[in-house]
Amino acid sequence: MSDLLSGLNPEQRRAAEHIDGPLLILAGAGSGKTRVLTHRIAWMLHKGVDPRSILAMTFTNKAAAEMKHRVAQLVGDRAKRILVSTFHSACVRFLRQDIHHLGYPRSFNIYDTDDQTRLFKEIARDMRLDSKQWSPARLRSEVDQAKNKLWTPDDLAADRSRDPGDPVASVYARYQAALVTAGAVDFNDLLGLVERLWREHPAVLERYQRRFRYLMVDEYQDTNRAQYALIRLLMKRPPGESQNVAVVGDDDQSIYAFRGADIRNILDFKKDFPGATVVRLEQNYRSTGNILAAAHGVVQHNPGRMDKQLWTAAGDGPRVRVIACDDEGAEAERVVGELRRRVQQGAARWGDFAVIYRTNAASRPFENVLVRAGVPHVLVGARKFYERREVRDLLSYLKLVLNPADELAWARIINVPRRGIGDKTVAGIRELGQQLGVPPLEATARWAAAGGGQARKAAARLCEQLAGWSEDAKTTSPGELVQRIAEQSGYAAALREEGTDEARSRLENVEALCRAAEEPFDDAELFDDLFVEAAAVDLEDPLVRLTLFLDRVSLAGQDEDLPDDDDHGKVTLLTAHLAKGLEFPVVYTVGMVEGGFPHFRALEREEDLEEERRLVYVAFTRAQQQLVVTRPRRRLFPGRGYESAQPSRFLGDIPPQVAEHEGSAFSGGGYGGSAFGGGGGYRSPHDAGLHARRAERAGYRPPAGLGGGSAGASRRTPSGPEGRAPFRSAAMAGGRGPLSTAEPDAELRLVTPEDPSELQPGTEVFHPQFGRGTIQERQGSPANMKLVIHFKGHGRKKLFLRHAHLEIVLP
DNA sequence: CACTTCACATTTTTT
DNA sequence: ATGTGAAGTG
Repeated sequence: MSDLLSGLNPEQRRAAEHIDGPLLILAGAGSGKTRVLTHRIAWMLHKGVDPRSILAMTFTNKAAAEMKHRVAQLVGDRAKRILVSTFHSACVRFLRQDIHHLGYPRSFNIYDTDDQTRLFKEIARDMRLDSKQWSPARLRSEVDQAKNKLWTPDDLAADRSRDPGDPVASVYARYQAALVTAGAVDFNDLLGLVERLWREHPAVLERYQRRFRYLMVDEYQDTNRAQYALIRLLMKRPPGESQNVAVVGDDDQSIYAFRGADIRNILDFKKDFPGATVVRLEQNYRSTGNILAAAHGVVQHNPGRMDKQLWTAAGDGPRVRVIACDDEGAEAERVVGELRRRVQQGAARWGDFAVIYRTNAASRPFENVLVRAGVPHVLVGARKFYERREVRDLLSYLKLVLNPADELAWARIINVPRRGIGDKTVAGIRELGQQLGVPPLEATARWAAAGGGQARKAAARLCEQLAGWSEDAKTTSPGELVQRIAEQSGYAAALREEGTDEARSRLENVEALCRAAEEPFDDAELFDDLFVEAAAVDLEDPLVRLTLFLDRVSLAGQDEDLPDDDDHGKVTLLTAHLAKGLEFPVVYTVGMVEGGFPHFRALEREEDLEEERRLVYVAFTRAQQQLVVTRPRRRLFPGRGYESAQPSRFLGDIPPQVAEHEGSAFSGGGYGGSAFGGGGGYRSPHDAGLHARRAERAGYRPPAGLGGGSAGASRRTPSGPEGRAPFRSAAMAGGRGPLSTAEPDAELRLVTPEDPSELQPGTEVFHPQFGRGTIQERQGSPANMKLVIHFKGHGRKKLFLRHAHLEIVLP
C-alpha cells in the first residue's frame, strides 16, 4: 500500500494523498504530473473510492489514452470503470444520453471545423455578405469565440464593442438555427449544450453530480469558460460538503488562448474554490539545468505568473547552442547534417531528435532535406486520415443514413460520385425543400419522383439506396456497411475507373476506413455503465456501433492519425503546440526570428506576445539532454524574395552563461541580405509586402540563386526565365558527399528540364520529395504536361510538370 | 446544364 | 499544394 506512494517526492506525495476538497496542482514542465495523477487515482481506489465515481478530463485523446493505460498498470482492470476522457468525448456521451431534453435528436451529427466552414459559406452567400471582409473562416472564428464564452447570438448582438453594422450576431443566429434544423452540433455545442442541459434541467445535473463525486482536470490552464462552467456545475455542492475537484496545470504552459482558453481559470482557482489546497511541483525530472535556465529566462518576463522556479538534480548538462544560418534552407541543411553526423558516430539514434517550429509551414525545408538525405522521420499532424476527401465523402453517407436531416452531408454526396446533378439542380432542390419545409433529402425524393430525366432517375436511385442502407444499418456491421455503400453508390467504381495512382491510394483509404469501422469499441464496460438507461444500450447493436464509430471519428485529432508502423526510430517534426506533453533527448527549436517565433500575428498585442513566450517555454522544456536553437538570417517570402530577419527577441532572454553562440548569432540585421534595398534592418512584414509589390510592378524579380549552392537546390524559383539554372550539382551539397543515404555512391548530375521533350519514358529524374524515379508515361499537352513516374520507395506518382520541381539525372 | 481547364488566393497555433 | 472560382466546351 505505501509503495503506492513511496516513489514520489514529498510534494508529489502531498498531491497524491489529497482526496477530499479542492486541490490545485501547479505542475511545472517535466515535474512528474502524470505520475502524480495516476498514483493519486490508485491511492483513491486503495482508500475505497468507487472507480465509477471518478471522472478525469483531459484535452487530447492521446492524453486520455495514456492516463488510462498508466492507471491500468497500477490498479488493473478496475481502471476500466473510471471515466477518463477528453472534455469533448465525455460531452458527446452525456448528450447521446440526454440531448432530447433540449429538443435535439439523440442521433445528432457532429460538425467539425470543415463542416462549419461550409455552413458559414452558405449563410454568407444567402446574406450577400462581402466575402472579402467576411470570409467563412472569419465568421467561424468569430462565432466560435463567442461560443467559447457561452455567448448566445443575443449576447453577441448586445456587445457594444462591435461595430453597429456588424453581421456576426445575425450570422450566428442563422448558423445556430441551421444546426438545429440539421440535427447537428458543432464542437463548441458539445460543451455548451451540456452546460445548458445541466443548468436548465437540475434533475439531470443531479444525476451526474451523484455519479461523479471526484473530478480531475488535466491541463487546467487550457480550459475555456464553457469548460470552466461545466466544472463549476458538476462540482456544485451544498455548503459543508467538500468539492472534490483536483486540477493540474501550469500557467506557464497556457498556449491555447486563440481557441478560447482563459488563463484566469487557473489564476482564480483559489477564489473559485475556497479552501483549496495548493501544491507546487517544481522539481524537474526531464531536463538538464541549462535547458531549464534558458526556458525560465524567456518566460520570466511575463507578468502575473504564479512564479514557479524549476530545479533539477540532473546537473547543468551541455550549454544551449544558438546557431545562426544563412536562410531557412541552410538552417535545415545544418540541422540535418548534425543529426546525420551524430547518428553516424553512433552517438544517437534518429528517434532521439525532434525539430520544433512555430507554424506547420515551417516544416517544409526540413522535410525536403530529410527526404533527400533518406533520413527516417515523422511529420506530426500534417494530414489527417479522417480529413481526406474520400473518407469524408463516405462518412457523409453514414451520417445521412443515421440522420436524414443532415443537409451538409446531403450536399456533400448528392453528386458524388457524379450523377449528373449539377449546381443548378442542387440549388433548385434545396429551394424546393425550403418551400415545403422538408429536409433536402426528402425534397430530393419528391423532385426525383416528379419526372423522368437522367438526373431525376439517378436521384431516385440514390434515395432508394439510402433508404436501403438505413435498413441495412440495423443489421449490418459498420465496416460492412461502409463497404456496401462504397460499392453500391458507385463511389468505388468511379475511383477504379480513374485508374490513376491517386485514385488507387484513395481506394486504399476507403478500405482502411472499412477496417477502422470494424474495430470494436474498447471501452465497452464503461459505456454500459455510464449510461443511466443502460438497458437501452446494446453494444452488439450495429446502429450503436455505427454511432460510436462516427463519434470517435468526429473527435479524432492529430493523435488519432492512422497507425504509424514505428515512429520510434524516426526524427520527429512538429509544432510547438503539438509538442506539449512530449519529450525528446535532443530538441532543435528552429526558425527563431521576429515574425516567425514570435509569429507576426502576435506582435501587436502584449498578451499575444506573452503567449508566444509560453510557447517558447513549452518548446524548450521538451528537451531532456540538449537544446539547440537556430535561426535564419534572412527568410524567403513567397513571391517577395528574401527579407533579412531579426533574431527573435526571445534569444536575448536566454541567460548568456548557459548559451553558446555559433555563426555570430547576434550579428543579424547587419547581414544586409534583403533583396530590396538591403541594410534597412528589420521591417515589418507589412512594409516588406509593400516594397515587394512595388518592386514587382516595376518588373523586378528576385534573383533565384540567392540561396547559394547547397540550400537552394530544392527551393529555387521553378522555371521563370531568370530562375533557370542550367546546371547544378545538388548531390554534392555541403561538400559532404552525396546526401542520399539510399544510394551512397551515386554521383548525380542534375539538370532542370529546359524542354519538355527531354522528358521521355525511361528518363531518370529527381524530385525534391520523392527522390529518384523513372518516367513511365507522358500525358497532356506539352504546355501542361503530366508525368507518371515510378519512384523508388514511393511507388508510382502522377505529377504536373509545372508543379513538380523535376530535374533530369545525367549518368 | 454538366463538366473540364485555367487562374487565383491562400497558410498560426487545434479539441 | 490545394481548393475554390471563371470561362469555355460538349
